[in-house]
Amino acid sequence: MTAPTGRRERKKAATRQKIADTALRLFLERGYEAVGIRDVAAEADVAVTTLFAHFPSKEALVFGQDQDFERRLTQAVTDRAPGEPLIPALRREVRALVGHCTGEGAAPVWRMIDASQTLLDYEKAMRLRHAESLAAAIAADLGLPPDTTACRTVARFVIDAYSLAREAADPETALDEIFRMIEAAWAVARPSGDPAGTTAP
Amino acid sequence: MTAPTGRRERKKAATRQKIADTALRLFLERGYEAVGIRDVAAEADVAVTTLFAHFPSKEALVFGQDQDFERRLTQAVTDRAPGEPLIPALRREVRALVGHCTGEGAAPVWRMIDASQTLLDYEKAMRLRHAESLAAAIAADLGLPPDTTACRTVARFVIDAYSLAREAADPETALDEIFRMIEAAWAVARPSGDPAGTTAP
DNA sequence: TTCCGAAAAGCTAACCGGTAGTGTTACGGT
DNA sequence: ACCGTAACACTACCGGTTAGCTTTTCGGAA
Repeated sequence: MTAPTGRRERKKAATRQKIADTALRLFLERGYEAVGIRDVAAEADVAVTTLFAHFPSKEALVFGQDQDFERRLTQAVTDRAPGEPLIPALRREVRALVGHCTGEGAAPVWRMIDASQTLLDYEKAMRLRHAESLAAAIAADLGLPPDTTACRTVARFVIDAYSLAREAADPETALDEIFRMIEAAWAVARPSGDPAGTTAP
Repeated sequence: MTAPTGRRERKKAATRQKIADTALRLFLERGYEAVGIRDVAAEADVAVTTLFAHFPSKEALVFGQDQDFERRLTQAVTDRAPGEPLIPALRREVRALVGHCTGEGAAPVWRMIDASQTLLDYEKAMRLRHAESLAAAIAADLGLPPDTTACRTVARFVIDAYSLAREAADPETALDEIFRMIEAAWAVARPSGDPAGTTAP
């Protein structure tokens, strides 16, 4: 059990990948709601229980590969250049994340997601969970208790920015406007001191 | 079909009320997850299909009576005293709504809700839908197109304020802080002109 | 008053996402 | 060579939700 580096892990990863790929293909072909779990399992040639051993829910088949989001946001806080102000760093990362969705070959997937209320709700709930991590990261970065109101608030606002920009007709402009608002909100929220510049370039 | 004013309507309302009351009682007695739809239907002496004719989902049995929320927020915008600035009006209403949850005899219900991830997720999704109505009301009040970014953004922020304050240890203080942030955000967001004062008393 | 149409409520039977319980296989480490 | 365990499979089941169809109940026109 010390270093399980071998065929077993590869097989497991392969099964997981096959399930995810099959699911996404079927969902795109026939629509998310029109495809049942049993369809996916059969097409991927695994048992239903196996599918649920890899993914906790049907929705996770779509969003499962997306642990990045949370990590990238928290890293945007923790790994930013020393002395760089917080909000612009987040702004840059959110811009990248939004661009990653709206552009590229991801369009059909997002069209599918936008067509399913179930998936949209799941995504929003997920993002709210991400907001809690982000709030914790921000609080830690400032040496504050993790449930500080200002940090939790600004984290929510940042998640809102992502969500709203993704829906906007012109994501870039929307993002600019929303982050101007967040910047102002953060400026008056700062609990104590001014450790890292309030103004944006 | 011209003026259906009679016993039929009363009976329907009574059935709905009986279902809601029964459901809430059972949920409080045994816990939300521990009570099945079939239990509620049997105890209310109606068929399962009848139950679903009145409520679109199990969660709606808990939140169904809560159309107020949306209405009160939008009315806080539309019915405010002429010349009264927007944000303080919303602040007052949100404060009242939060107080309505944290205080009063509503405590057991909210303890039940907080104990169920399903209900919490449902509530958040519902609030996000409310944010859209609020955004529309704000935009209309300012004579702007309903999908204006600034309006949608501030509406989200207001919903966040409600949500965060409800979770906070000290809701009053949290609300003060969050609304200071919203006030600042709104001040820099205003698209064109200044039809109704930026500053709060 | 009587009868008709429609709304409300009911019953049956299922669908679908998800889980429990119980093996069975195949791999990794000893 | 062998044992422990992780991955997978199979069956049966649960709980929320819906479809299809019948029965009851009321409102209003004839």
